Amino acid sequence: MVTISDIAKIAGVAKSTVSRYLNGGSISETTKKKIENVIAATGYSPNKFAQSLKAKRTNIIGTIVPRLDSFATSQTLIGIDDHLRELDCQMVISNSSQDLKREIENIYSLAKQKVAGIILLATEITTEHLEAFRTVQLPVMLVGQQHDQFHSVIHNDYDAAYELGKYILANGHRKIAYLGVTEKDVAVGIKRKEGFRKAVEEVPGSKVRYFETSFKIEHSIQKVPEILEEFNPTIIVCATDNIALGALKAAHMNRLRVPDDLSITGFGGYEITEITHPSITTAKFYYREAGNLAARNMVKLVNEEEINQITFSRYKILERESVDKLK
Amino acid sequence: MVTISDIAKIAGVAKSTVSRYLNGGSISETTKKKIENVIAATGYSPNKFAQSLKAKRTNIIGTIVPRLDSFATSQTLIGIDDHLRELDCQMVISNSSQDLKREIENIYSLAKQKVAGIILLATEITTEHLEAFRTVQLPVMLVGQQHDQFHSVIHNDYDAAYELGKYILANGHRKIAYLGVTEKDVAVGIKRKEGFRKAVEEVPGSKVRYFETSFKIEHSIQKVPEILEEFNPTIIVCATDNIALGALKAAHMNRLRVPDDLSITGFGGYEITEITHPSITTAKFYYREAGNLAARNMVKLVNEEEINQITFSRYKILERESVDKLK
DNA sequence: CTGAAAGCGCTTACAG
DNA sequence: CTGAAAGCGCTTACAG
Repeated sequence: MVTISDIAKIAGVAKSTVSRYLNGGSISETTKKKIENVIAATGYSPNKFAQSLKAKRTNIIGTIVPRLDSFATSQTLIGIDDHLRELDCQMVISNSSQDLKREIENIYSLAKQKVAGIILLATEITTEHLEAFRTVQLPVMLVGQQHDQFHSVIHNDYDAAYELGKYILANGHRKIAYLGVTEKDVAVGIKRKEGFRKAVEEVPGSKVRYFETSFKIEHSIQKVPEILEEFNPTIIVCATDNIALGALKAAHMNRLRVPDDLSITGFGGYEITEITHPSITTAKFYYREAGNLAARNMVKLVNEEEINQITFSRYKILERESVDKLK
Repeated sequence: MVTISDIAKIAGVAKSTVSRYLNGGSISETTKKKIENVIAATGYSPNKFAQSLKAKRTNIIGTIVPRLDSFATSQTLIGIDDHLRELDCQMVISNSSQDLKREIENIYSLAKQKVAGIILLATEITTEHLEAFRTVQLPVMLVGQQHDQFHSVIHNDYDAAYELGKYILANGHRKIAYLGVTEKDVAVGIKRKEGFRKAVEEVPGSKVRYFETSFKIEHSIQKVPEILEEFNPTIIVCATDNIALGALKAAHMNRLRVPDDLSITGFGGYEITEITHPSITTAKFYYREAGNLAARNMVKLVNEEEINQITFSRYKILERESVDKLK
């Protein structure tokens, strides 16, 4: 392995001069050329460990994800990774497997690895999170959830839900089931529901009932038949695409035609929702873009530049086949 | 930050003694206790950079993936990560975005990061791969593809395809389209086709035609109508679940009932194939287990233990709803 | 079993 | 603009 000493020796300069060259210090044109040539010839690249040990900083950004096997996670990671790669930063992924305790551990563990900052694909911010972030003293960027004490990139859940609500109302639906999730998840459990609620409140005479399930497809498959029996709506507005996928499956299993007998909508814009039969009308979020924004903001944070506390990522209502036009 | 010197001072011993304690050298019971207490009290954890700089080794395993947004990748990563975490090894993920050039770069870039070994979720092994691995001189573990020069964990593509072939034949299908992929991908493009071919060769009087598409769902959606027109089979055996998903979509778009008018099978066992209507009969691979095995073997390789060159991961034929029983 | 010393490959004041 | 020196936090022979 060729080291900075080798380069210095071959180029006939001091190590410190080579280091200055590497880190953009002031250098005469001639020595610059000499060093450049030697580095090119030897294929030298600095030892990251020595750099980090001495300089006490790294260009590693830690990303904590609640789970690895989700469309949203994958896309967001791609967005983060692509941007970081351009800046020669490295991304380290830490998976919590939907375990909040493990998520907290991951914060401390990334701090031990001396990452420059932490991007958290957030679900729920507990007091343990607050404490962990306070003690590690690292720049933090939330994705998907907002919080007073942190910077974040969020999907515009409220507006998306409002617009989706207006869309189904405009299509004549008046007996509506909303199938949501726990309010512990503010973005998915509260914001989407509230945006939707606003839309229905603007249209008198609509009958709406709110139900709750988990994020798991199988739970949605179980829950939907109960809703049908209890309430028999013309449409089920699902808080995520996975829940909508479960609803679609349940409809098929009950020999209901979608959308003729039952309409269904989702949130997310997962690739698969276009492939199902029928394709699912949904509020698409641009996860990859959100990841990009998060990476961009994180780097600014690390460099102590100013950024807005909240950055909104785009959304778009995808009008597809799963909503019946009642008028 | 508390360092090894601090621990040594507080415990009243030399740094080297603390280091020996940390690395399992011989230590008297009394000094061991002293050091233990001080470490517990201070919450000391060794600086990884200093360790790696000095010891010239790390416990980081690099994993190169062809893409982040695939069921197979996610599951395999989870399997690798879970096992590595138990051993206090760290996983670094390097995404190639289905770009072979970037995959090669990732090999060199992981080597620069001084990873202890590289796990490659392989698609195609080119001469550039061979060269890269030769120059970085690191233990290598392939997942999903086999190669003379490397250790690997592979899915039993051949046997799975053979068994799936026998299954559809047993159900009476005799006019069969096989929709495969490029032979550059040995596991998916060749092994699956050959296993299937063996099954049909054992049953005289079956008419089989072989077609080719890409890994992309949309290409499959385009391709399937052509196959239907040209050949009109009773079943399309697809080389991956994504291709099968496209075939299912194409069937729906052409108002064909599955499986009554057309049967479809896949490979992979992606979660979504159970949710579609009808659910898809497929050869399930245990990606997570494969990842586990790969991690286990990788660690052995790093520790210079003996391992088999090829480790087979399990498979299972999932008999579901997409294959018509013709007899 | 234990300690003093050297050194891994860098960066960073400091002096010139 | 350039160089000599100190030191980051560890590990590893070596000597006792």
